[in-house]
Amino acid sequence: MMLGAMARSYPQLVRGRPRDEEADVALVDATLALLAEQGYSGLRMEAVAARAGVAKATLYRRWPDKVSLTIAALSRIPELPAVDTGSLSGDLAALRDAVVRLFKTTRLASVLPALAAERVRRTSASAKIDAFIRTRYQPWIAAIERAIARGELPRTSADPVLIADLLAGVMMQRVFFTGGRVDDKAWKTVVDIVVKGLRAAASSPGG
Amino acid sequence: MMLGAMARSYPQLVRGRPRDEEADVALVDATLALLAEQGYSGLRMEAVAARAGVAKATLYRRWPDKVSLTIAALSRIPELPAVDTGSLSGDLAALRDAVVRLFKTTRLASVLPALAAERVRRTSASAKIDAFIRTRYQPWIAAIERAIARGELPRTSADPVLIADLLAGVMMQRVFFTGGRVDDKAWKTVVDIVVKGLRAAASSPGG
Amino acid sequence: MMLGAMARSYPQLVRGRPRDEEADVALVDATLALLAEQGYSGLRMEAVAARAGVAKATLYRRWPDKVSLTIAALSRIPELPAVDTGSLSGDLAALRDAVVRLFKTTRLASVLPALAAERVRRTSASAKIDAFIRTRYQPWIAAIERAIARGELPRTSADPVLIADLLAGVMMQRVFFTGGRVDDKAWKTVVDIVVKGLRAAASSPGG
Amino acid sequence: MMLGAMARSYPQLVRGRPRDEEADVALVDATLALLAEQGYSGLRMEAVAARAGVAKATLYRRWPDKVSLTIAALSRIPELPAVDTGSLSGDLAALRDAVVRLFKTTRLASVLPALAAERVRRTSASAKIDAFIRTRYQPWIAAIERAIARGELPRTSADPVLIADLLAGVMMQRVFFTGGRVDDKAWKTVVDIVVKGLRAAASSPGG
DNA sequence: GTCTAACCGAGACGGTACGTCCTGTCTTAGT
DNA sequence: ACTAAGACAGGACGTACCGTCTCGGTTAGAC
Repeated sequence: MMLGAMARSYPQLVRGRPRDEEADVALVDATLALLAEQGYSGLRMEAVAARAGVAKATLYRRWPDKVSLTIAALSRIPELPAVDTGSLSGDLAALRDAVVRLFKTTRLASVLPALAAERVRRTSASAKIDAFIRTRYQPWIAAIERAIARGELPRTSADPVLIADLLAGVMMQRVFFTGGRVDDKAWKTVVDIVVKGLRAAASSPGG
Repeated sequence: MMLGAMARSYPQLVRGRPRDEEADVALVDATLALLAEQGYSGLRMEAVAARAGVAKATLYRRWPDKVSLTIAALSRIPELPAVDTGSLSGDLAALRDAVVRLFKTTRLASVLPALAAERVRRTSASAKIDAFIRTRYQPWIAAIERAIARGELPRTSADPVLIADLLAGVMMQRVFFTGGRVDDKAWKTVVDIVVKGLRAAASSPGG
Repeated sequence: MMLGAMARSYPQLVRGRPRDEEADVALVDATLALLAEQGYSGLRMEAVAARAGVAKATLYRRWPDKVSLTIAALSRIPELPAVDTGSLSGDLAALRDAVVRLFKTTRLASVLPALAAERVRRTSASAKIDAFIRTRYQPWIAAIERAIARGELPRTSADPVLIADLLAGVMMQRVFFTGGRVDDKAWKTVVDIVVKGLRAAASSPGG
Repeated sequence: MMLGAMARSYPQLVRGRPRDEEADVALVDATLALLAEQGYSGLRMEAVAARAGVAKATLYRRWPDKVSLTIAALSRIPELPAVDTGSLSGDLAALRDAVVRLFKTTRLASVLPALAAERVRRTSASAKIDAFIRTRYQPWIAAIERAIARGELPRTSADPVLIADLLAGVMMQRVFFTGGRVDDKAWKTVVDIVVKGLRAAASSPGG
């Protein structure tokens, strides 16, 4: 059969015993579980390997440090809903709900600021953190861009990323720093302010 | 001599050798220096004591853990300018400048998210972190309240804390997570959106 | 009392918490026990620390490597009998008995060749091994010197160390390499050959 | 061609790909080189395979442990000269020279005591070590037996093995333990003492 | 000409020990 | 009751080898 012949014509490029893919899964699962239990600063490489039933070397062969491992584990969490609900307020409500639910049902809320701290330190892992955050942040930006395309937000408006930062920022500020709640009422207020502000700014630019 | 007599008239309440107050200063200075150099996760209690030229026990006698020590060190950084520049945009520009300058000239930007991570973990230190952040965040809230008092922002407007979170949040989001710059132009845009949004929301409440 | 005053006038020269002398004893005892059980190549630093009920750092603080630790442990074994039995044959019988008994009742026989192997490698530990062997070998040389002093061996005889090497050598050769027994009869024969050989060589030098 | 025909007439008894005989040579050579460089305790199976350009499994398929491998490597060293020089002193001088030269030009001197240590531990490898030493020790015993046959040593003399142990023993003692030199003068003295001692003991038995 | 069996290099695997580092506590002598 | 100094138990770090295994691929005799 064609596929068989094709597969045979692309032989294994790396030699030697292939890596055990079950180990990957077990390690990532163990990491995620331990992150949820102990938070990032309580994550121990030895504990990860032990819980995964894997030798330490097998762990280090895959991820050289805690940051890489953590990002691999977080990547298993399903992305934020990228679905188009048809309206900006609907999209933003969905995004808020997803974030709030994740942080309410797990202790993963401590992981993101921990990674942010590492990112700021400008270590070798900074780039990986950057890339991860960029990927996961995409749904927020996409929601804004859809709103502009729909005409919900003025076309002459500010940078979509800045608008996303304004909306996501208030949530992060409350969740991570001040501890304020981001309930439905507060979120509606925020969205209202930002949408009306953008429209007003578009019709009378400048201060 | 007067001072001697005064000292003698207020005798030490606790017996034994009094604590060396120079040690406090040396420890806090060492902590701040090491935080700036290595970030929070690179801060070592041993290194702090060594750089301060102080025994480890002396350090632990004053601060029981890394969080307390870090907060004590951060408390040496002058507060954000609480001065009233006379206008909201002036106040906010001053606040932004102070934060951006601090994070540009030192590597202290990694400390706040690190503390946030500890805070979320709900350790015994959470309360201290909460209190510290609340104190340091006050100037932002005060600026909003002054603007409302001045009439720059509508009196029927949203919770001043929420407005402050919106403004500070976009900055934190960019500095800590997405890495976007918070330059003068972006800041002006943000302030413009928020102010106009608040006014519009006040005149036509609801969505 | 004089001694008390004297002690007080020589204050502790090293500062800080003094080393726990019980740990020294526990470590050396554990080492000796493990050497007897597992031999030199089976000796594990972790096992020593664990059996002594001591942290690994405490072990490494005292002895930087396995060789040093082993020598410290062997030094706890009482020296060979240095007593003067009054005759060369008596002295040599006593020395033989002591060595044979030690190697029959323990498995320490593997330790000396292991150290010899390290000695030959000319590592940093070679000097320590040299010094240990020299000390422990002294009774053999002393026995020869006493015999010369007594007139049992000719005064014009060969180097006492060479004679000792001849006698001890045949024992080591059998115990460590060829596996031959060094029983009373063989030992008497050896001593007889060496003594008579020395006397004959003294009376008619050269080949 | 003859050889081909001969090979064909003795077909392989086992099926499958035959072992690569070059690998044997490369492994043994690599082992010997590494033993000379690092000594027995510094010998690493991985290093042997790597230097031989061979997979680890190929090494383990041939020799199950370090002792077997080491013995195989040592077996490549030419045996001690078994030639009959016509006199005992000549034979012994030749034997001494061969041993001293080997240990001066290589660091193989550490290997024999290391094997001795393993032998004493009575592991599964003890028998192999015993056999190797016995084979290699044969020339010493043969030299003594030739001397007895020649009449150089008394026919009623002690066990030839014991005499050989006496002579070889003093050398091993010095080389491995006390570090004394075995130069020409010392060796002549030793041989003189032993020969004269044997003759004297034969003419007047007992102490 | 397959088929089967044992080999081959490469390198991942579970496991164990290494020697170092740091934490938070404790024990000295001395202030 | 404090101080500096530094030892202590405990525990995690990241690395190095061990001996085994699992791949794809090779090389022979047997069928």
